[in-house]
Amino acid sequence: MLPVRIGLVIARKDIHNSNVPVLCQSCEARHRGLCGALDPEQLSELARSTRVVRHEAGEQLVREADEPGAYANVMAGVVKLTKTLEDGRRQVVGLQFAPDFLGRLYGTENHLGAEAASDVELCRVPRAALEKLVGENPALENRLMRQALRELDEARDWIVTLGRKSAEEKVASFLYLIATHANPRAAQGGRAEFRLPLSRADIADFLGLTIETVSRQLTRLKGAGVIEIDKLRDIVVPDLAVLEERCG
Amino acid sequence: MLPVRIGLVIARKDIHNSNVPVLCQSCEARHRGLCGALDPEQLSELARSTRVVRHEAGEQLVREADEPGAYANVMAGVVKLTKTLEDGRRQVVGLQFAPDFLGRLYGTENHLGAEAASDVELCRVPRAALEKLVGENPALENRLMRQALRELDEARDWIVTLGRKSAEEKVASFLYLIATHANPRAAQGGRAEFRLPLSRADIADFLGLTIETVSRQLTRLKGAGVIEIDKLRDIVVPDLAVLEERCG
DNA sequence: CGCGGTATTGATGTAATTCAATCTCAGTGG
DNA sequence: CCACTGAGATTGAATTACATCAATACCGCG
Repeated sequence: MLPVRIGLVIARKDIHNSNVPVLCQSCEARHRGLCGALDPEQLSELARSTRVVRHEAGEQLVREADEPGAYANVMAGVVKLTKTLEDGRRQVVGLQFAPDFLGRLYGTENHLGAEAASDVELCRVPRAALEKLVGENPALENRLMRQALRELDEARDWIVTLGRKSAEEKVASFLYLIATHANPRAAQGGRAEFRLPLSRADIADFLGLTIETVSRQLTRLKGAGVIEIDKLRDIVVPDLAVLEERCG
Repeated sequence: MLPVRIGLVIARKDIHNSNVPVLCQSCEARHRGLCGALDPEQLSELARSTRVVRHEAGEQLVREADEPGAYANVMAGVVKLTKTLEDGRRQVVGLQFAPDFLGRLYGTENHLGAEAASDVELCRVPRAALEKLVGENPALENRLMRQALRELDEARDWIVTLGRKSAEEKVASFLYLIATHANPRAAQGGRAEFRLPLSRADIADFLGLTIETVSRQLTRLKGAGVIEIDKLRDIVVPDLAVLEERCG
C-alpha cells in the first residue's frame, strides 16, 4: 500500500513537528485516527501516559465480563470483537484495524470481548487520561463520534451479509473486506495480495458459519479462479472486481 | 401524504407561560431523548422550525439512494431501517422506537432506507436547524453520540442473533425485543401484551428468514405455550422469563 | 357476501451442518 | 536434515434446518 503523503511535510512543519513525541510521529493514529484531533502540546501530554504494548495472536485483550481498564489505539494487526452466548456459541461482531480506536466512552452493560486476531500492537491509554482530554477537547469527542458512526455503518453492512447472503457470498464478502481494509502487501489495478489475519475458526465465527463451510467455499472460489491460496493463509486476488461480483 | 401541523400556533403562544412549548411538554424526546439536552429557550427556538408529521404503515420515509432532507424524532410508532442488495434481497438492519432519533450527522455514502413499520408520528427537524444547534450545544452532540453508541450495541447484539441463532431463537429474540422496547400495553410481573408493529414479511426481513419460517416458529412458540396469538398481530407473553429462555 | 392481501400449513428440495476421516504445515527434537 | 507431532485445514458422506413451491385459511373491508 502506498500512502500518498501530499503536503504532509508542510503540515508537520506547520505544527512544529519537533514537539511531537517520537513515537507519535509516524503513528497512523495521528494522521488518520484519533490523535489527529490533538495539537502537539496535548499529544505530548497524552504520550506521557500511553504505553505501546504488543500481543500475540489469540491473546485475550478484554474479557467479555469485565470493564476494560483502558482504551487503546490499534497501531498494527487486527483485533476481533466477540460476543458469546451462554451455551458457548461464539460470534465475532467486528474487526478493528489500525488506526481504529478500541474501547468505548460511557461504559455500558454491553459486554464485548476483544481478542488479538493476529499479532497486534496497541497504544494503550489509561481511562482517566483519555476522559480528561475528551472533556477538554470537543474535537476529540467529535472524532470518537465519527468513529462510532463508522462502526455503526459497518455493523449494519454486516447485518445484511449475515442475514441475506449465501455462504459463498459471505466468504467472498469477508475476503473483500480484508483485501480493502487490512494493509495489503499490494492492492493496485484491481489486484490484491494479503495474508489472512484470521484462522478459519475465526472467519467462521465472523460469518456465522462452520469451519468446514468456510473451507469449502474458499476452495470453490479458488476453483473458480477468483482467488489463489498459498500455504493456507496467503491470498491473491487477481481481480478485485471479480471478487466483488461474488459478494452478492 | 400531508404533513399534519398540529398545534404550531399554540406552541408559540405558550412559550411565554411555561417556557416549554406545549408540544414538547409531553414529548418523550424531551424526557428520555434528544431534546433533554436543551434548555427551555433552545427548545423554543428549535420548536419554531419543527413539524409533527404522521405517516401510515408502509410509507417510505427515506429512500435508500437519496440524502435525507431532515432529521426527526420518533414520537410514536416504529420505523424500520432497511438495506437492499442489487438483486432485491432485503434486510431490515434496525428498528427505531420512540423517542429515538432518526438520521445521522456527518452524512456518509452509506445509504439506509427508512420506512414506517407501523403508523408513525415524527417530529421533523430541518438539517440546518439541528446542525446549528449541535454546533452551539456540546451537550446535544453528546446525546447524539450516546444514541449512536446505543445503536451500535444493538446492532452488534443483532449480529449475534443473525449469525448464531436458530430460526426459533431468532423469532423469540424478536418477540422479546418488541415486548421490551415497543410501548407494551402492559408489561408487569413478567407478563406482556402488545400488538406486533411489523408484518410477517418485515419480521422475516429483520431476522434473515422467510415468511413461512417465521410463521412456523410463531406457531411452534404458541404450541409450546410461550406466547398466545390473537388475530395475527396481537401477542400475549404470559411470562417473559420463559420467552427469554427461548432466545438462546 | 365475496374479494384481496396476508398468513398458515403441507410436501418437497437444498444449502449448510454435523460427524468423521485424511491432509498440511510449522515446530521440535533426535 | 529428516522424521515425528499436533493443531489447523480440507475433504467426504450423512443429516437437518430452513427454503421453496403450492395449496388453503384467515381477516379486514367494500
